[in-house]
Amino acid sequence: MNYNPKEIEKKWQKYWYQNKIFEAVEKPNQKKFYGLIEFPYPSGSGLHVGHIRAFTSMEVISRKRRLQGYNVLFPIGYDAFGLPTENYAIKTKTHPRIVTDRNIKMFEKQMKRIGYGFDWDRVIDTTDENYYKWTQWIFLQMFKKGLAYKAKTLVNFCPECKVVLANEESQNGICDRCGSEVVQKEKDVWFLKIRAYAERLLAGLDKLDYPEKIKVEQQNWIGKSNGADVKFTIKDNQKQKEIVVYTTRPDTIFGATFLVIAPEHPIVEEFIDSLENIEEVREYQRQAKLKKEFERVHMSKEKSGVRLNGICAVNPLTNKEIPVFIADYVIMDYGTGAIMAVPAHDTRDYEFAKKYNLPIIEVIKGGDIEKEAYVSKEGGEMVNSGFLNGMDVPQAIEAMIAYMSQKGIGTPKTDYKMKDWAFNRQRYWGEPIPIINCEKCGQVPMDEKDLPLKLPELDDFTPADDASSPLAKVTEWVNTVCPKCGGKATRETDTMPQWAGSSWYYLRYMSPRDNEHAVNPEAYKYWGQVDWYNGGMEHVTRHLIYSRFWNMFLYDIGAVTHEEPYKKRTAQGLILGADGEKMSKSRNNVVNPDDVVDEYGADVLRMFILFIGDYEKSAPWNPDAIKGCQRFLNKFWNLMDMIKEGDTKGANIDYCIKKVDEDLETLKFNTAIAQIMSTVNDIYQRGYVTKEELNKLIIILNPIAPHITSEMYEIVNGGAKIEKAQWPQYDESKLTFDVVDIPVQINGKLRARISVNKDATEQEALDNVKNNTKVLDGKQIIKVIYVPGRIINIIVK
RNA sequence: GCGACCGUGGCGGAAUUGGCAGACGCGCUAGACUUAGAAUCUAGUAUCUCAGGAUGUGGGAGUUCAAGUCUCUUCGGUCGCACCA
Repeated sequence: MNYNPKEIEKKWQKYWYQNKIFEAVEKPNQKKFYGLIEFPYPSGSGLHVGHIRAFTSMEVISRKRRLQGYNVLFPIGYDAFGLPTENYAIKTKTHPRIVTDRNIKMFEKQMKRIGYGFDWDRVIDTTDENYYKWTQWIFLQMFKKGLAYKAKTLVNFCPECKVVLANEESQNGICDRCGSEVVQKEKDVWFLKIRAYAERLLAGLDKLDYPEKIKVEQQNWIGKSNGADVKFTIKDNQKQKEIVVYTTRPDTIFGATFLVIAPEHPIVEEFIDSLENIEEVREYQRQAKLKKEFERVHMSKEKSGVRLNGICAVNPLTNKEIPVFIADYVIMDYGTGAIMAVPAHDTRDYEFAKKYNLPIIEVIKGGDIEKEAYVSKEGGEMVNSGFLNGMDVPQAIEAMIAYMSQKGIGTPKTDYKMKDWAFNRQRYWGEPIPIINCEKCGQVPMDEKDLPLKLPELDDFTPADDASSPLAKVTEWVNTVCPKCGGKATRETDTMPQWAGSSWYYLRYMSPRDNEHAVNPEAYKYWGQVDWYNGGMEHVTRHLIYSRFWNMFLYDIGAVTHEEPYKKRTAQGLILGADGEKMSKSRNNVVNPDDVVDEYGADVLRMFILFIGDYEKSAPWNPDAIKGCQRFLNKFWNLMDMIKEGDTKGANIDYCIKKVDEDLETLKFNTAIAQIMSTVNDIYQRGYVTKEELNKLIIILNPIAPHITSEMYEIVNGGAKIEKAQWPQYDESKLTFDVVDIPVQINGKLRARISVNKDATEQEALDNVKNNTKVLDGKQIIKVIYVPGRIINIIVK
């Protein structure tokens, strides 16, 4: 008998998909498991080995759960709106619909060749009008609750893609998509009030089974800080105005020796006439505006600023007059755009004070302010601080907040780095925003009955140079009537960002064809939360937070009953090219899974991608190492020629089951596979395998290599199908052998080995050493350390 | 700069309540089979060695009967955050 992957794999794929073996049907009496992978963007270049790694983990868990008796939902779909398709459409003058459909077909074909156990009847596509109808519906609900609003702001605009980018899409001033430099532009922008959910998004993390690393990233992204708004007075010769600064260190106010405000802070204009150095101030403002955000951000950069001559501020606690500066290390976007500078206890203020020769007053004892700022928030002792003197920092913070609240000069405030979510793009290939602008009524939501608001047909998808959407050119689509007053009105011409469709797709899988609900309540009641969600680290802030936000919103309006969408999240590492670099077309190191399947078969590919290394770390693709998996599967296949009833000594199947069972649950696929290999090696040593042993091995290997094991199970068991089999149990009492080899150490050095019963007493072990080795001859025993079953260490003289 | 993680053969990587370092696989060496190659199989594969041992998990120190594992220190790498007041 020879193992022929080509034939076997085709046979079983046909069997699985034609018989809908993986169809998920709600069965109220059976325990459910909902496994989710991040649905792919159907790009023209097809499936990548990175996808294989990302998908195969949940594929293995899903197949294992099926064998463990769970009713499994393991769906697949396509996140198909987005720029690459649109850019391709512009270039080739092909409608994005056609491009998308073609790519989806290719992805489906490729994924089926791997043998994935997806439910192919639940496939969703975010660009399908029956899908985006509900994306629009959710947006409308948010609009009605006041969570979607339009505001004029400076936005990050990519002149190349002609599109407004979210902050996260333009980090370091570079467009995420095309790498060109981003410019600032004033525009009307739709926002979703994600900040209103900041606290819940933060608090919710406690209950979730996410790796600590992911929680930390989300916490950083939300960026909570506790502090206070404090009122300072700014004055010139004639007038005085109030300015609010934000600080997390109200305890240090007595040490505030100057004020720093952002160059674009509006108060500058209010005092512009009193400034003695207008020229200098204007020049600094101009420079600051020129600097890109990513330049302003670098701490290594030397501090710079300009004093506003002619005005000063008054410290509300000391009543002393202190100078005011504009400096670009204070940003308008955060807090109030103004700070009180306490050089003795803040590194940045310290640097600035040193450079401009400003007074540094110590208010907390404990550091050496001659050398550097003392920034610790723990302990310390307040000095030079009036009524705070003698307190430690936490006490002082509390006392100062109480004092300021009472005097009306300050109020406690919690701030977040996270901004509201800029929720529109000037592109064609996205969900149209279902809002109508009426001359009389303003922004009017579309009637839900009229959803979906379909994309109009178009020949030219090029965005206009003025940064407006291509949809703006379709006047017959744009011009409409107001749903409220029936008067003349126009549609929103912007579309939603790509993150929209992926923010709720896991819900749609539960009832993908329901025309009455985004998610069918009955289906939701059964499938509920996603039990396990695997995907990339690059999505743990944006996508994961956005979708948690949407789910919380849907929870608030009663559409779902769990506040959190995903119980457990894991993330795979990257697959690098054979050269250790990130796979990319330009480096010419991309591995196409189709080629691997052609040469080795799907089972070998699946097994190798899991065996390649630590699942959560990146690993280079080694084109030679894959042969090891091919050899192993051949060897495994040939076990069928070795079936014989006999003693099961020599190969510990129970231990193997336990190890594989546990390792699969913790994503240690590499060691699970190593254990199966090791056990098979033991069986080859012994020369035969019992049918019972083989069946167990076949079943535990099945999630990883389903084709070969389905075939083997059928052959070994007279035509029986493996999906009816049960995941094997292991016998706790058989995990270790009764007699074990343990090392004998003399003074901590390995000197011999003895064979003893695994729970022999110390005396028995010692006698064994005396009788069977010479290591104690002529030695005087001082101490014996004996760990039964592990080691014996004898200290001698 | 701050935080987290990591550093083990020629390579990918195993090994945690501290208890045989190098599982498993690749590669390599020798042999078998073959006209030859491929495939397969068998044996070997950390280093040094006076063959008794000695050394060895980035470097240095420490705790311990015992350290890849714990502590301190130092060097190198990956990721995240980064003038957030």
